[in-house]
Amino acid sequence: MKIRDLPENTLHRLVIYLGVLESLERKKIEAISSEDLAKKCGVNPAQLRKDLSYVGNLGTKGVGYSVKSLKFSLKKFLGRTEEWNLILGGLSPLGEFLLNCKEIQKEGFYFMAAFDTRGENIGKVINGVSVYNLDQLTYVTKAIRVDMAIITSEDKPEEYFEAFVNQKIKAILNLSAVPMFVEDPGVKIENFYFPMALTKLSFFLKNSF
Amino acid sequence: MKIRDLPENTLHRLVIYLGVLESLERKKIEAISSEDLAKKCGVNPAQLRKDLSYVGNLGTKGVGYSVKSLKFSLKKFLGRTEEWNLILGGLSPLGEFLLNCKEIQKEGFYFMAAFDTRGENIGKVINGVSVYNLDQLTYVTKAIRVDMAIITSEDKPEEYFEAFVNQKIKAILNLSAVPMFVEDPGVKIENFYFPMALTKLSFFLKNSF
DNA sequence: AAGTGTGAACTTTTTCACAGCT
DNA sequence: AGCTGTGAAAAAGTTCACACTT
Repeated sequence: MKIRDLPENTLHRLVIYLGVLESLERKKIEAISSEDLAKKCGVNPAQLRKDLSYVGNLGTKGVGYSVKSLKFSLKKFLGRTEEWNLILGGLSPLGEFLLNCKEIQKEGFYFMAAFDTRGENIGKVINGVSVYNLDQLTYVTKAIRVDMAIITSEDKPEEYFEAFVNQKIKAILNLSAVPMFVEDPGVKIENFYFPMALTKLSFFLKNSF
Repeated sequence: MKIRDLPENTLHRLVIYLGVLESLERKKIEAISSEDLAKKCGVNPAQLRKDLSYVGNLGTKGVGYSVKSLKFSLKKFLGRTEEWNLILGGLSPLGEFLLNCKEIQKEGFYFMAAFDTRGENIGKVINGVSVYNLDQLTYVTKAIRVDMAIITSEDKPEEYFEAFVNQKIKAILNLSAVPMFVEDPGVKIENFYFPMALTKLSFFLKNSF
């Protein structure tokens, strides 16, 4: 099984399984069947087993899955036993929130630098992270390894996006109002914007009963 | 064409098209072809045209689409010409950020109340929104119309989830670490958690070249 | 001539159902 | 006996290609 052709939806579900397993672990649940786990994850049990089969033979026939070891296998598979260096683009309120966010750090994602283009923000230090001018990006990426970037700019998100892509950053979480994409399959973009998530809900409500 | 069987992926893409169209409008671009818009949205042009065909006949053959009128048609279709009442569950830093978030309000989503279970938070007013004890939920939902709930609790998100579902809230955006689902197709849940979005990126990086 | 809207072909994903292990 | 892992079948989603409109 080639890892590269993991379907996007399967990746999405694997991440969900991991989140649910971590919650089960906190509740001291030690073992679970595909049927029970699938129910908690809102999927069909066969779907869950097929998804897990991309990762390996993780269960015991006739028995089920160990919560702890399944969680670990998923974490490893998803690259979450490693630590990752982040940079932030745009010192908006959301950007400040993320720099102060304990959960992100606790999960092994570390902000190494933040960037802005407004003079009054340059030089600030937020939760130990320095804010640089965006035109210093090249300088900073030479000095430290940067794995991922998060765009939180409200006024000119495209400017940060372009700078990050040019700087050969291969993974970008874009939290601005403007969804962005690249042709290059060697670069991965995730787009998320709160009003867009709410829009899916508004469509649902508008068409309920 | 029955609106109810709009595929989930199509809904997701329609929301993206809307975001990109709004950005084009700000740039004063008045017209666009499916080919150009599709490129900006990271999809195949036929895909884009088929997605839009769920909404209606929105283009002009031989010409293309008017940005302004396509944007309006999408907004209407997605329920975004209406206003929606929100409540918040869990006064975490993320919850406070959202209560203060101008973009959400500007897009027609209004927080009517926030809930928490910790005494020291009850009675606070954040950006004009009062914080109530979760056990007052029934009382509040009797007094005002509640369309959607956003869960931002860090310690016991399930408690808020259960309360909201019991209170017959039909649309929930769950921003906690624990993904949640319901069997009932009359209830729509969106799950999003920052470390999970970053996990998709870490998987990608781990498996690059 | 140019570009939409869409049936038909194709591809991918999901679900079924059962062989096979514990 | 019970539950996983997985080919095969079914369903869903995507892309092609062209008729049709401006």
